[in-house]
Amino acid sequence: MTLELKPVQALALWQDVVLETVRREGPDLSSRQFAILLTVYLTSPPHTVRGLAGTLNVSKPAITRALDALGQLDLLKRKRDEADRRNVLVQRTVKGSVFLRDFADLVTSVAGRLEA
Amino acid sequence: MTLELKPVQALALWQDVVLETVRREGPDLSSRQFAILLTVYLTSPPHTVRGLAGTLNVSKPAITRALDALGQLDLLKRKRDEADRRNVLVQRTVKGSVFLRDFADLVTSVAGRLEA
DNA sequence: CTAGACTGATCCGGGGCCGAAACGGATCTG
DNA sequence: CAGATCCGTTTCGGCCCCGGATCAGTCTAG
Repeated sequence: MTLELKPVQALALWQDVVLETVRREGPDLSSRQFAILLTVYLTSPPHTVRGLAGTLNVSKPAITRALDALGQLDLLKRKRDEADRRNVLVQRTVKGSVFLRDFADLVTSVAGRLEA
Repeated sequence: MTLELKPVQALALWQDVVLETVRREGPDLSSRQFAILLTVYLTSPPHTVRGLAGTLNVSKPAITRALDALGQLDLLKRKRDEADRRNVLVQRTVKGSVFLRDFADLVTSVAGRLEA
């Protein structure tokens, strides 16, 4: 079974969610930052700067800066790879888990109110 | 009938869509710009700067700048209100319609591939 | 006709993000 | 060992966005 979602529903869903996140005076993540956050939490480790840069098709400095911002917000954290100390492993945090769970609840809530 | 969407599905959906839009080297709209675009296309006119500022809970200069950017991309256009020349009416464009239709197709496509 | 209210745009100082290039540290290789 | 290679970070100049204050244009009430 796959999820049935018509184009008009997709736009309405997106509008309600984006509008709500804009209205809330929260962290205000950029698309790249949000993409990194979701990738780290939804795909299996390890996550490195180079790997994320490749996955997002973006330069390495962009990833470094995004990790700075997300780390500042305590949504993500860095950890040296002790096996190969050149690498940096990007890891989850409690606050990040809560943030994404809240976001998921927002989406499901909006979807539930959507006319089919 | 309402749309059933579990939290884990919501996050997976969002990740695939955001990741795809980040990968594509497209216009790269901010959340506010995207919220404005969706609001103008999905809710009934007229749309004014002040009205959008209130809807998004954002300052007027932010709306003006976003309209500059979206107008530059030809996704939206401004038009003086001839009845009350103080107002600026924000209107749709062909390119904007195509852009949102493509985006909606992307979302529905991703949703269709989602495991239920 | 004029004083005031109201519109959207502009000015301003400040801050964030951009990618190419250069950097220092860690690791591999000959 | 020394040189090459790989990693993430930093530097650099440039661009965009931020909101409070202010502006010019428009409308309206008295």
